[in-house]
Amino acid sequence: MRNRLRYCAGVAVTIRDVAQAAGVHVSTVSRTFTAPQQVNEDTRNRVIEVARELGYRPNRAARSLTTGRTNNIGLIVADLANPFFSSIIKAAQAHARERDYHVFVADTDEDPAVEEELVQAFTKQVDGVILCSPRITNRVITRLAKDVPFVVVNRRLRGYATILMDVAQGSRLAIEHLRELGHRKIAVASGPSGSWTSAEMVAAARAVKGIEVETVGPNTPTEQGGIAAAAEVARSGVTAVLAHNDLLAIGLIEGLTELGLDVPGDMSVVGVDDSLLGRLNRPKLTTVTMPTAAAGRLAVDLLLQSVTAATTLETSLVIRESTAPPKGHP
Amino acid sequence: MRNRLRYCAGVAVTIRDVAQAAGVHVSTVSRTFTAPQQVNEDTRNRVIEVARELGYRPNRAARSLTTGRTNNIGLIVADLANPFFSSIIKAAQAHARERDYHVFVADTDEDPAVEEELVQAFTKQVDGVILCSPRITNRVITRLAKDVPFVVVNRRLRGYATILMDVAQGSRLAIEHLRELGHRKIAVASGPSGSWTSAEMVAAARAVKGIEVETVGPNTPTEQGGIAAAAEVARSGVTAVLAHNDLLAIGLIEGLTELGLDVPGDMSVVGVDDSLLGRLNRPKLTTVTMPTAAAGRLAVDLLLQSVTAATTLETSLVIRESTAPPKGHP
DNA sequence: CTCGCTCCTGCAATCGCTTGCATAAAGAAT
DNA sequence: ATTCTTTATGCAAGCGATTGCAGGAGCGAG
Repeated sequence: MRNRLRYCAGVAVTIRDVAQAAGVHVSTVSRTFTAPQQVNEDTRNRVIEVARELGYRPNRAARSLTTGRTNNIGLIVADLANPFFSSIIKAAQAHARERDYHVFVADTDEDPAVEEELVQAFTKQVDGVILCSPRITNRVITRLAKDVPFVVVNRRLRGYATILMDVAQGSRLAIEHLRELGHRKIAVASGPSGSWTSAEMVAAARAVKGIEVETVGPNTPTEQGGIAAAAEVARSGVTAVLAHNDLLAIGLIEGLTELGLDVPGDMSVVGVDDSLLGRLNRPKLTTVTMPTAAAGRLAVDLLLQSVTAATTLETSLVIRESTAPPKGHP
Repeated sequence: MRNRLRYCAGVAVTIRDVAQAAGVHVSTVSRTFTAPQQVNEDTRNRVIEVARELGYRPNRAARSLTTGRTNNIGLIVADLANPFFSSIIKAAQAHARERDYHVFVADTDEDPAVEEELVQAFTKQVDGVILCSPRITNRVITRLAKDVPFVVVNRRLRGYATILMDVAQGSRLAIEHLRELGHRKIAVASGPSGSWTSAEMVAAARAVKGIEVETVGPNTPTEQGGIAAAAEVARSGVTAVLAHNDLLAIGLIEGLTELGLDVPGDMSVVGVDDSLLGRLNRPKLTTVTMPTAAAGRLAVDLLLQSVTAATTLETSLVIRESTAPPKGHP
């Protein structure tokens, strides 16, 4: 074992250095890593050993220049701090890493203009983009899709790879649950305008017989948004409200409480996401679960296999403490 | 061949296409974007116009190959879903984007081995790495720092760019607050082993006169970790506990409640982070604020200017509902 | 009219790696 | 012994951009 150990600080170890040290041509080193079966076992082992000693790491920029692939995936969400998105991100990231891909995450701050800009910035830097609950229009997505492959989560878009969470199903369960409790008039507090999820929720709620549905919104899907919407919900004469997500639901509860209303005594509240927040909140939130981890993993798979498929994932209802029979109900 | 490797319907527009269409040499196009003052105004305008029409976007891989810079920053955190980290990430990302840098976020799942591996994976793909509340040892960081510039958040490391949050100061305020309420024996529920923040907290607590300090831990800094630690805290005969972060504090409250203890009646709980979670929790969490957004921005600045500086950011105490005088106290 | 200077622009090498093709060596088949 | 395979390696052409250097145009001064 010769002492060839030298982690030269700052000086990059290139494929050439390895080739020289191992006494082979650069192409052999290259193939050792990209097509190992083409290289003689002894040679391969020697190259690997030398590379390890020298601390060689392939330069991905150079690699992508020739292969045209970057081994990076872009992931765009409206708000990194929203547990709904962070759960998708975590799953996507772990899944991508197993496939030797990295994930660029970007946060649009709920701004469609920023969203479009970010997609453009990602083009050529990533092999594909996962767009979660987009705020931009389908028209814009279609245009952008010319430049980079897409997977869209929670937006219906014909002819593209999409992953939908069957929020209609979960919403239906939620509304039926409320109906069984005795509620007859409820509100749907929707999310940002253009949200497919919100539209689905409203449609699903309207489809349930024996229930009158008001809509309140659009709202910013944050705690603040919920607080702001509380007054309108209180005013609307409903006894229960289905919120676009857990954050909004929690804000609603906060706002309603400040208005002197008790949840669930005076008003039942149902969220969507099943996030940690909902579990921690008091009262614990009744909520529609969203298969975020599955969606994250699936999005990566669809992107890497470049399959154009429309997948729908199941949702369900978790009944906790924020729903109860309306006042004066037996 | 070249076109087979492209996914996009549209053919990639290169600097060469722009040069040809504008009737100039590629180098002129290049300079138009990287050194505009060197190019005649008319030529420059024409090139810019043609580039816009053709939809030209410089290939970052090619650019980094020659410049040696990637315009990417790596950001490593233990848990993306932890609001403490997501706040840092959001700030860093927004700040970096203004400087035409992108941020690669990676989640180590609290695993030091993954952390080290991720740093190595980032090397050569990014111009620098921001390491938040590392779980790896200083020795490992020092070794890795040979390969890529670092900024470390919440870890003291001589000779490197570090950003510390003065959690000792905040902890002191918290303990003094508890002492004034009448508590005499408290616990510090620490975070993961190797956490600088936890060490600071314990030291600061011990330094406060008139208070006896127990330590409980190490704990996983999550809600689950808090639930798990509740029994030991209850057993230890203290009347108050300072938790490593809000998540842990919330878990503790949950666990203590299940054990039949009232917070803050039987046990006061103080968190660290001032996250949304703490504000939403009932009782609302008394907590030490952490300057996460400032840290995120500063980390980017330090990295891009490659300054080796040790900065300490202030913290403070927010008193809410999870702390009260101990039982039987006047 | 020539020299020297400043501005622009073109030329060509280069970054680190991949990959089609050529070539060499070693058996296997004839 | 000759030819044909098979396997392993070397050679060299790029990928798309940047950048030091060289040279032409234009212009004022000598």
